[in-house]
Amino acid sequence: MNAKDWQYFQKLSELKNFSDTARHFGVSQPTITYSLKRLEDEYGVQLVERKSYANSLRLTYAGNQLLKHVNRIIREDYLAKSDLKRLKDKKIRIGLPPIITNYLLPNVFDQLKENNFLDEMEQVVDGSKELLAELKNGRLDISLLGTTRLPEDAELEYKIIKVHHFNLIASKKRNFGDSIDLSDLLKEEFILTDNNSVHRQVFKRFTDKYNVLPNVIFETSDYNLLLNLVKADKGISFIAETASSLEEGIQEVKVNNLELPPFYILLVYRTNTLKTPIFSKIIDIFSDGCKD
Amino acid sequence: MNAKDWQYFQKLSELKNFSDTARHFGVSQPTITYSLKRLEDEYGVQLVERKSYANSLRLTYAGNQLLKHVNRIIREDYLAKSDLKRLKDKKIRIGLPPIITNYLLPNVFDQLKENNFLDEMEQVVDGSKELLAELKNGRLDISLLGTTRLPEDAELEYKIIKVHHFNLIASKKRNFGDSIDLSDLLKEEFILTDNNSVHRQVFKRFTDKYNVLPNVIFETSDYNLLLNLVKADKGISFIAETASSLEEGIQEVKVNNLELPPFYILLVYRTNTLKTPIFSKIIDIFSDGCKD
DNA sequence: TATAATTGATAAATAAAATTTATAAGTGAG
DNA sequence: CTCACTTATAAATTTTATTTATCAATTATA
Repeated sequence: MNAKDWQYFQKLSELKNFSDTARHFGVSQPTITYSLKRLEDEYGVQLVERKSYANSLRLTYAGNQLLKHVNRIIREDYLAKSDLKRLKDKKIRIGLPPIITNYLLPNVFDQLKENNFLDEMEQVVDGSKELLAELKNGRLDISLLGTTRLPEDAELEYKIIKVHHFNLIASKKRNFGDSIDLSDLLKEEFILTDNNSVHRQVFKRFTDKYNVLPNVIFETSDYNLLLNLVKADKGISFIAETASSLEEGIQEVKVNNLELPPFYILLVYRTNTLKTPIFSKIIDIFSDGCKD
Repeated sequence: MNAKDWQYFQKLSELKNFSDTARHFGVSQPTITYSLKRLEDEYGVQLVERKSYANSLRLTYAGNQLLKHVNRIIREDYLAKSDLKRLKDKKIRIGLPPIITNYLLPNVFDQLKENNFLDEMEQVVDGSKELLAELKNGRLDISLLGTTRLPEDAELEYKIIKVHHFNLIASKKRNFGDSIDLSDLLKEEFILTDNNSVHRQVFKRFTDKYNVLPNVIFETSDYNLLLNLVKADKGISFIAETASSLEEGIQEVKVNNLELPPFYILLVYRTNTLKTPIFSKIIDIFSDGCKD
């Protein structure tokens, strides 16, 4: 049996039409008919209901069951191809969320350079959520990630690089004393990251939990702009210490009785990804270089 | 490319010998050589290192990476075949751990009979651990399961049928008063299930937690024997209420300040298993029939 | 309602791919 | 050095996949 038969079957299930499927692959229509027949022989069961000659083709239960497995098989083969392609090119595609990267990269830069890894790493800069999706789809080999929840996914492994905390931050120009109450905090004007970021989601969970409604006057996806606005005392903000710890002109605002989740900085990769020496070395460099 | 090439490659990786691999599949030796060449073409990368002509064949990094994906592909195809086979035979292979089955089956027997499901269910009686392994390997469609921890596995889904508790049990002939202290309990002689059972594992965790060493005088895998021995006051035991609640002549022994985990009775099945009407109906029968 | 257009199935022919046979050439043990 | 064993290759053969041509069933539409 040919591996193509699975591809044909998957497309046929989608298009529900033999001729269109044939056209899609640039083959003749009987090819699809015979291919399906091969599959039905191979699995010993009818996969498609031919009620009427034209129109409205339907998968049998067995066909639907097979489709689920076929989807996985095709996905796995696709992952194999993209993994091998990058292995061949000696490229490691690494996902880099901006805030975390700015924080970590100075610590590991020399090490990466010494090992000649700088050319071998193909960088993809995006948000943590997007990077995680790219990683699962096989378009990344490994990714840095900032998250409050450790991945629970049998397909993924991770290494905790650092555990940070979320902070409320304000300009150094301000004076809040040792700490303030939540009610005082709510009198302030907030400048926040936009809705997609982890920071914002944690902020939302925290406002929900304490049932408060802060005054958000500005949102941005550019966290440097955010920090500069806070420095200039245009408002206060909420962000992981990852972003703010290296900055001058910013202070942490301590709020009484405020509980926030930890912010994990991880390296994430697929379980199935082969740990070549280069791959392992990169993981080592990040985890060693970022120890306290 | 032929699906067989993956099989050949998997076996070649295992046997590390072209001729033996050929013999294993009953084909000629060049078949394996050409098959490998096809794979190397398909994926555009060398998979096997031919250091010397005879002996000691080694996979390249790319070969190792491919092998991981190939293992999944072959497993998935195997799952497809066994799923479809049972769909065709209209058989649902269901795993039944004895204790749970004895407890539940009377409640659902009539319903199963009315729907003519009794013949369609192929029963596999074994311990919860073994059944879970069989389920993952595709040799079962669905299984009843007794466990203290809910499965965390993306490949599996489950439905909680009932939540039971673990009890210390003794013969009705004995009189313990309202409740007793742990120290008094330890003076007793224990008759327990053998090491493989959930009950025994929970018992072990509980003795570890409270750092005590009970006097176990007899072990058995036959829980009816165990209950009969307890009835006859040959010793006391530890088991989920599932086993003992229907029995006469047995009492629960309440121990002060003793915390035990819940005992979940689940129906577990693979995420990829198609939920045919029969399949869904069986799940419904079990969950409806076992409501309090 | 007749007719044209479209659909999927089938047979036979053809093309493509997998496999075998036969053989060569490299390697290691004795 | 020779023998036994390995993998690679070329050519022949077998098997499998695909195409072409065509038919019968079904829809669309005029």
